[in-house]
Amino acid sequence: MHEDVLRDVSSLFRGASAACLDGLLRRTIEHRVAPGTVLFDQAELPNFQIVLVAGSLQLFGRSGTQREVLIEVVRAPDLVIPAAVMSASPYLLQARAPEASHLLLIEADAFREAVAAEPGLAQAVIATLARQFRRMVRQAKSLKLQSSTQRVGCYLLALSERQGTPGQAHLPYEKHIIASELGMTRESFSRALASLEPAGLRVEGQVIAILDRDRLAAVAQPDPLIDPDARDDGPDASSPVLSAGAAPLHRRS
Amino acid sequence: MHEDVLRDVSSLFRGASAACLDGLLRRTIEHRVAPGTVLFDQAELPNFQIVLVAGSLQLFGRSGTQREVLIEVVRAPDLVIPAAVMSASPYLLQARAPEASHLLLIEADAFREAVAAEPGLAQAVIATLARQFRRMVRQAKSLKLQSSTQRVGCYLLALSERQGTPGQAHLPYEKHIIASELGMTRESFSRALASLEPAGLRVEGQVIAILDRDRLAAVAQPDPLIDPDARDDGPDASSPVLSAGAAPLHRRS
DNA sequence: GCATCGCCTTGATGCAGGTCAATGCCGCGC
DNA sequence: GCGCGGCATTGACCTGCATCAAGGCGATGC
Repeated sequence: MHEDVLRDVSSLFRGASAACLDGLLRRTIEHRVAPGTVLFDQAELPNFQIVLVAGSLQLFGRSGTQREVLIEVVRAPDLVIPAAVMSASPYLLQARAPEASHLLLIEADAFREAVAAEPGLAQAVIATLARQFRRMVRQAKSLKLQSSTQRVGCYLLALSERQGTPGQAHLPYEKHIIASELGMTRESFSRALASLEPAGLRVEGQVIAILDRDRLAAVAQPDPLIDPDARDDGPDASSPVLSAGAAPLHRRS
Repeated sequence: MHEDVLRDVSSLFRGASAACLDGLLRRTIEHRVAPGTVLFDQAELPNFQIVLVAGSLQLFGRSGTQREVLIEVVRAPDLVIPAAVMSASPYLLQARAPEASHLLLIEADAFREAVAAEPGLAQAVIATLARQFRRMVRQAKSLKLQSSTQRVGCYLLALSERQGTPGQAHLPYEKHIIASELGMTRESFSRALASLEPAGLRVEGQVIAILDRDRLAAVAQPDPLIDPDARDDGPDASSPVLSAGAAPLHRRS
């Protein structure tokens, strides 16, 4: 696996020395999972630091045997909840792969030791934790400050931007999952979409056409301090913490 | 300030070397603030890593000029949003001191450099970031999975536990602030309290008497993976990440 | 004492969004 | 073709919570 996988995750580990990474890789299991695979459940203690190399993971929160809501989505390349691994605390979420994904499993103890031993790796973990924390803060603000319809509108705006298609947004999952991510029911999500049609929206299955971006923005009132920002969203955003004294591991040829 | 202040925050920095800390302290401003002081506003870039030595800070999220909601409370000793400082990104929240508080202001650049240079300090930052991240995850789960009344009940249960008074909970702030922290209006909070009286609750101003803890728990359905856990809540919780190869900085003379 | 101001509570009302149920659509297997 | 199962939509209904408005209570000042 070595060369190509390392390149894929180099943005995560660019602060770590090659020697350290080699040592870590020896205690690493490469893993490919099919759609629907559950990586771990709520309340379990982390056995591995999972590194998402390709694909994505959905993180669900569950209440009793009742409902189950999407709290967060992890997109490659990223670390999967380093907060649980580093604090050796039970997972608060369940992780499921919505698509075929490619993972590295690093023994939790080995990972913690490597982070303690290798300052560059610690920097990378800090950057990841900080980014993920800020995403959660944005979500909390969104849930407390925006209406359902606003959240839907902002979600679509952000989605189309992330997908590089200003005129449309392709919903990445079933609508009921997106609804739970946005803190509402599928029915409310459906109605919110319908209510946004006057604002220049057309629903065509999983594809939402955005006919008038400005009008949608006027209704949804996106806020740069709430709704996703490129800076916080991708691990490849240029982040000062990574450049501080860290030599790049790989050139992206 | 040196000796006593360092003792107060030793749990945060116990991984850092004395030499490093001394260097950092030279670029540190000690600061005492009166109730109501705003430490920083949303959208500002962090100039300092603020260390909360004594007291507490409320972190508010604001939407336009409209509403303002409490997202998080930081209690001493703790770092104030290291996620913003480490990623050198704009604050997503405003910080206000509800009580007289005691702070250290460490220049942001100096702090980032110290974290990069000092593995023990990096470990401490990781532990703090991980704890704060998990708190936000709990909050998101709470907002999406629990009803208003449940959140109020669980809040009171956790509060009384944290205060060491199983029979009562003393509300730390004005009720409208707690309401916004729980994601509801003051009126709804008031009514939620009233609706819990049949479950053995008595409201006496800022003090809420819990006459029947079991009955309250039956109604509020607290979940250990949602509602505050001692482990994630205090920075003094024994956390593996801190003990990994870290020499204690100060003897507690 | 009284007036005032914050904060809280209570009530009346309305709406957003949840719940329940029926229907539609689509893909899949037979 | 048909039936079936999963998902989405739509409608009817209801409820939880927000909103608006009034009043109470306590602290403070004069």
